[in-house]
Parts: sequence; structure tokens; C-alpha cells
Amino acid sequence: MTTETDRPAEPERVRAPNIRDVARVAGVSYQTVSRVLNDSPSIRPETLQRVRDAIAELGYRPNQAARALVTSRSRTIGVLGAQTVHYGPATSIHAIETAAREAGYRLSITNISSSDYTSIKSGLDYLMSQSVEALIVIAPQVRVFEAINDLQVDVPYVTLEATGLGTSHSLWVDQITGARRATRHLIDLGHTEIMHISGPQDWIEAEARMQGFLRELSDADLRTRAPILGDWTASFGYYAGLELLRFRDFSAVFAGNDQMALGLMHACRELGLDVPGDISVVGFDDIPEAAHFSPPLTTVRQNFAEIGRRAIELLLGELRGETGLSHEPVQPELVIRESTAPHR
Amino acid sequence: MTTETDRPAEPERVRAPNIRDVARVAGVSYQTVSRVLNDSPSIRPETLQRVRDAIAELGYRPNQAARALVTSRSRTIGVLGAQTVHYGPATSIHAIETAAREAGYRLSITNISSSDYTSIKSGLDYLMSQSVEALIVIAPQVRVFEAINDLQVDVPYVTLEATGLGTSHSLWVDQITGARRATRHLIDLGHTEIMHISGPQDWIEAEARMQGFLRELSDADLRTRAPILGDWTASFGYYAGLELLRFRDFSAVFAGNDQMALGLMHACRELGLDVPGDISVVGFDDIPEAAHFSPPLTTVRQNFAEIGRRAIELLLGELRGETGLSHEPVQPELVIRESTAPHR
DNA sequence: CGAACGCGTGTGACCGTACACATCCCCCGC
DNA sequence: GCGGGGGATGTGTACGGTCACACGCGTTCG
Repeated sequence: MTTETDRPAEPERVRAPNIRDVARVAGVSYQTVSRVLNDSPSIRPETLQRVRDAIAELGYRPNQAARALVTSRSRTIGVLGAQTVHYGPATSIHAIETAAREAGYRLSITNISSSDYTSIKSGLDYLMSQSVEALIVIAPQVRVFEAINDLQVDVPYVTLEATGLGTSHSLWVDQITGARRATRHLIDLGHTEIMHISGPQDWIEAEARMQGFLRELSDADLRTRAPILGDWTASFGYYAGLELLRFRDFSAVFAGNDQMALGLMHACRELGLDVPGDISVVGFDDIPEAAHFSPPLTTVRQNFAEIGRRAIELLLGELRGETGLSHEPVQPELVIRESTAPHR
Repeated sequence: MTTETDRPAEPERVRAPNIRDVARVAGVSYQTVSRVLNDSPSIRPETLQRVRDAIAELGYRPNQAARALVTSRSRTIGVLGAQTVHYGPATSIHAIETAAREAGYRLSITNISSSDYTSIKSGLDYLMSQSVEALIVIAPQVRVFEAINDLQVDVPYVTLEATGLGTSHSLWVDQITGARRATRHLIDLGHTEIMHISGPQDWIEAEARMQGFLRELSDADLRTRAPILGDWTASFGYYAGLELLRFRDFSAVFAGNDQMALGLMHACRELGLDVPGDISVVGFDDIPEAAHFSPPLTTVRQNFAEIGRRAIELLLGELRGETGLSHEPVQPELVIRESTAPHR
């Protein structure tokens, strides 16, 4: 029957049904169908039903592109991310997605591969050409701000921000205080020689945590030493630990995140050192696994879900034209477990 | 000057520049601008430059919606995810994003909040209305297949699949073999009483790993016992461990993922049991932290990045009309560390 | 008893772009 | 000198919706 040749008239790809097809089947005008889609109040129940039936019969799906074109409302929020494999960003994005969905918005996510300017710009460019209605920047690189200015981003945006510079576009996650609390905890336990393994330099979070660490130390008149710049991974923590522990001129370590703390504790174990007996360790983030490390890790909990929700809240508020929205910082919380003990 | 009132003619929101604006500035027709955007070969270098300058001057950005509307090509691949906070899915998505970007595609991701049918359907519905050109399903729920059929998805799609049923739309990640290898390893070490802590029942991965476990056990004529159904979390592993270890009628545990293995080892530690001395533990996934657990975890490595790449490769091939693409399974690999030892 | 009004529905224009086709111009060869 | 061809550019139309407005109809009110 259906031979491969001799069938030039075969409809190559059946066009998806559109609003007029629905209208024809329902016996109404296309405008009425449009009204049904936008649930306009003034439609006779009977007509409504006819249109709904037609939609179901044809398997009609409104074309978002067409809709976005005419309304210039895409119902989409852009997310510029980087390293979203990490627990923190991944959790935030998840929370953002959930909050956005509940508000009838969807996400368009793009990651930047490297932290150079062109990469950021192209990511931002893409999002803007999607005509996103708002923008969330999770990419923690400092250069993002320049790019946003250069590209004349004219939609509301929020950057997750850790330094408390407090531009009106930032959701301040007070990592400085978090880091100070972690450091304070070690000081209160009697430690005077404290190391810090930081995250990568171009991450705002890493910078803020380091700041908090240094400030708390200097407030306590303790010797500050140059933090080690890591890459967030457990492996880095491990190798850094092996290196550092050759000297052992410290009794406590504040790691920039839980993974590096884990690696460090691994190194301690391998060198026959007890945590927290010989070395106290504090992490940052409170990833779900941290409570089950050996020993369970004292760390600083960040409420990533809250952060995501707040970001959406802020943006939606701005979209509705509200002003003076709360930019209250999200406060991290110290969770004391078993990886820290009094200095002996 | 600019008083609030008496300015009815003020343009409320400056319309973004379109190709006609660019054309006017460049002194050409809008069609020429369109040609520049789609880098058509027949454009005089001089004209090209003029248009480029105009684009830069106006800060013009092509409108994706309009473009998608007329070409019905969105250059977007839809991803239906669930629980994308987990390491596996998150890593896969990241790899997918990277591979897609290199091929000039972008991602539209939507997560389903629950595993019920309507939720899946609405997620799928959304993606289709975005006119995605292809679809990747990471949501591991079985019901997804029904939904895909019901909604007459007419674009190429791939589901990450673990059972080897081998529909033409699946990328088979051979978790059964992975689980068998893990189990075999324990058997080879002399263990005869082996427990399995599985993932949630409606996850295809969990099901496949359980299958592999049971088959290997029955091939070795060992006693099989009902696996425990967990939720992938370290906490579950911990509490399950506390419960199970009251009896200690087993000497080895195969956990459905690394997190549950971690929790389990925590429970062992707390009860004074040595891993691997008293209990051998194997995980699944090889998350980056697994090498630094206490003890470093023997586990089954899944190459999530490879999986993501392969998914995109498959889809792009199909979009180009290629057939007979390789559906070779992605093979997981056993990584032996220190959480397993011979039965004594 | 006709005007005013509200409800439910239909008509035209437009959103920004790509594609098919028409047009113009210049150069070449007979 | 003129027809033909091809490269560069311009003109109409379609894509699938929404919005402002117009319209017919029945009801209400002055």
C-alpha cells in the first residue's frame, strides 16, 4: 500500500492543530477559543464545553511561541547558573523551580561553561532573547554584574549574593555571619591556631566565607594565616589535608564546604589523627550526608530551599510592581555535631 | 521637566528593537538584516558591516519566540526530570546541557513534583507547548511511558532506562549488570548472607538494581531475602541500619546508592561494628565523596556524563534523520575500595 | 416605546521573523 | 548591442496567537 515512492502528495509532517482548527470543530470563532484558553469569564458554559471537547478531540496544545510573541510575556524566568552540579546551587534551583511552577512560571536554565566574560554574556544573551520576564543569577562570578550592565538587562533580576553589598538586585545570603559563627565556635572551644580551606577565588561565596573567617579571627586577636584556595571537592580537601598535616601547627580547620571537610577528615584518619580529638573540623552547607560522616560534621546550615523561594518571591513582587520588598538576609545557622571538641 | 502627569504620550515601555528598526538604521531592507542573522552567503561585506553596526548600536537581540513561531524550530530540547537534586540526575542534566549547547541547542527543564499521572502529563504538556524539538526523560517513573503515548509525543525522545527492555527510545544504562557485579563481588569474598537496601519502588533504577541483586544471588544458589525499600537518603540508610543490625543475621549489604551506604556505615560505627571487618558494604553511583568516606566505599561507578552525552547524540542523530543509531548500553564499573573484605 | 446597557461572540490588525519569489543591476559572451 | 545569467537586495505572505473594537441580541429603565 504505502510504497516509499509515488507519494508526493503525502503530508510530510501533519501540521499541529491551531486555534482555528479548534474553532471549526467546535463551531465557534477562533476568538472564542482564545477566550476559553485565557479563561475569560464571559463564556456560556455550553460553549465552553464544546470548545473543551474540541480541544481534547484534536489534542490541541497552545503554541507558546505565538503566545509569547504577541503578549511579550513568556511566563518564563531565566536562570543563569554555573557549576549547578554542586549541592547548593542544585538545591536552590530545585526550590526556584518549585516556587516558580506554583506561581505559573517556568524556568529556562543555562549554564556558563567558563567564567570568562564572553561566556557569561552569551548565556545572558540567550536568556534575554528567550524574552524571559525575570532573571536569577546563581553564577557566583563577580563579572556577571558587568555583563548585566553592559547588556542593558531591562527585566527584574536577582543575584544570590553573599557579601552584603546590598544592591537592590541582590538576595543577601549572609555567609559572612555564617563563617563568623563557625570560626567563633572554634575559638570558643579554645582553639587559637585555625586554618581555613577556602573555595575558588572567583566564587562570591568563597570570598564571603573567607572574609567572615578573617574578621572573626582578627576580632579575637588571633593569628591569621593565608587560607588555602581549594576547588570545593572532597579530593582537594584530602590532598590539602595530607599536605597541611605534615606540620600540624594548627588544631582546627574551617573548611569552605562540607565536601572539603570530608576530604580533610579522610586525610586525618589516614595519618592516624583523631577528629575531633586532635583536630577539630567545621564545614559549610550542611549537605544531607554531613550528619552521617565519621564523625558527624559540625557545619553551617544554609537553607537553600528558602533562598530559592525568596528569590522567586522577590522577582514576582517586582513584576507586580511592588516596591520596597524585603531584602532581609537569609541567615545561616551553626549545626554542632561531633567533629569539633575543646582544644586540649 | 518630566512631570508625572500631562504626559499621556510617554511610551510606557520602550519596545525592544526589531529587525525593521535595525534595517532602518543600517539603511537596508529588513530582509537583508534577516539574512545577516542567518548568515546567508550572499551579502556584500560592506552591507554586512553596516548591519552589524546597527545591531550593536541598537542593542538588538533576535526574538526567539518570533523565530520559533515561523520556523517551528525552537532549538530547544525538553527535559522532564524528577528529583534532580540527586547526584545522578543532576550530573546527567549537566552533561546534557553541555552537549546540547555545543550542538547549538538549549534546554527547557521541568520537574514533576509528584509521580502521579496528571503531574507527569502536565510537565510533558508544558514541554510540548514550548515546541521542543526533542525530549529527554530523566524522570524514572514507570508511568511516564503511558503519558508519552497518550499525549502523542511526535518528537524524538529518549528515556534513561535501566531494565534493558530496549524500546527504540531508550538509552540503556545497564544497571542490572552493575548490581550483579556488586553482588558477585560480595559473593566472591565469601559472603553468603547479603542484604539489599533498595531505592523507592517506582524508580526504574531501583527496580533494576534490585533485579540484578536477586538474579545474581539466585544464580549462586544463595538465600534471597526481601530487600528493604528506602528513599535514597543517608538518613534512611542510617535508621535502616540501626534496625537491621539488631539481628545481624547477615555479613554484607548492597545499598542501592552511596548515600544509603553512608548512612548504613554510620549505624555500624555507632553500634561498634567494623566496616569491613564485621560488615561489608557496597554502594552504587560512585559519587565524588564516596572515595573519602570512612572507610572509602566500594561502589559501582556510573558514568553520568557519558550518559548525558549519549542521550544528546542519539537525539541529534534522529533529528538529522539518521537511523540505526547505537543503543549500546552504558556499562557501570565496579570500583573496589575499602568497605568490603573477605567474610570471616 | 426607544435609548442605554450588558452579555456573548465575531472581525481586523498586529506581534517579529523566515521563506518564496520578484526585482534590480552588473558583467559576460556572442 | 543586446540577451542571459547570477549575485545582491527588496516585497508579499504566513506562522499562531491576543487585543481592541464592533456587533447582535435581550433586558431594563426613563
